[in-house]
Amino acid sequence: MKIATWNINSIKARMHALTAWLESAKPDIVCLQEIKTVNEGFPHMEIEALGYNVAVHGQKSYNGVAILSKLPFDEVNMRLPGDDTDEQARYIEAVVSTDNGALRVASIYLPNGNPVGDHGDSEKYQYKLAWMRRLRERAKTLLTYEENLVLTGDYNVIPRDGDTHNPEGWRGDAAFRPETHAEWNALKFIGLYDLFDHFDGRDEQYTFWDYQAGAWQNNNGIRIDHLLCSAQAIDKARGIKIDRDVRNGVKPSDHVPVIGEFAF
DNA sequence: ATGACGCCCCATGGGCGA
Repeated sequence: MKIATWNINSIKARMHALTAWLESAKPDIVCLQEIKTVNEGFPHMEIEALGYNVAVHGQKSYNGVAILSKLPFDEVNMRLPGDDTDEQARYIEAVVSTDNGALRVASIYLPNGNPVGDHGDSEKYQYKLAWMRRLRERAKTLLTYEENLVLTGDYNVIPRDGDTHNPEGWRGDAAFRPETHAEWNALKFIGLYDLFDHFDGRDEQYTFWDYQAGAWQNNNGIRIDHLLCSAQAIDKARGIKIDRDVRNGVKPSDHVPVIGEFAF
């Protein structure tokens, strides 16, 4: 089974690229981020016509996440627990049944967090850190279920120097600050396995290139789209692929798909 | 130091992204 994550930067602007990619890559489950539409604006019919069930947590103009699945959903949960005042659509979770038991997948659009403010005390950066703590609490709960669990999406976290073309240029950024790395490590320490580290781990394997200043042509990228797995899921994992060529397409997203292969 | 690019919207420029 192929489980993919892709920040598509608007579902409406990216339908041509999405449908072409679904037909060529043939993923079984796709976690989308930044769909940038309310649920009513999501192209349900076109996606369902390609053989996918659709679960959407939309929002007007910004954010928005969705899960596409060839298998029917047994359960869908939206919103990350821990802050009832949080209106941003950044989390959706779904359960499907496989021959190897329940599989739970979450599509995550972790807050960017910039600008961080003079001492990392901006509202946006504190929201990011709080959101990461909430994600860790949710993940702790989910791990007690002992299921095949894949938490994937745009984490807006650059794990290491080798995950950016220009480490010094990113040092103070919300994706690269020590507090962010501490939360990232804390999330993994509860018992989640990074699929990229498990099978690849090389430097310069980017998943995002800015639209500006020839970032793609200069390979000035960062790796911020990740798949984190429970022990049960990593045991059945078979590989990971960053679908880099998608960035060469017509009107591409600034992110490319990342695909995990599993023996579910 | 800034802007560059692309997306959104009760638009025609400002907010946001990373």
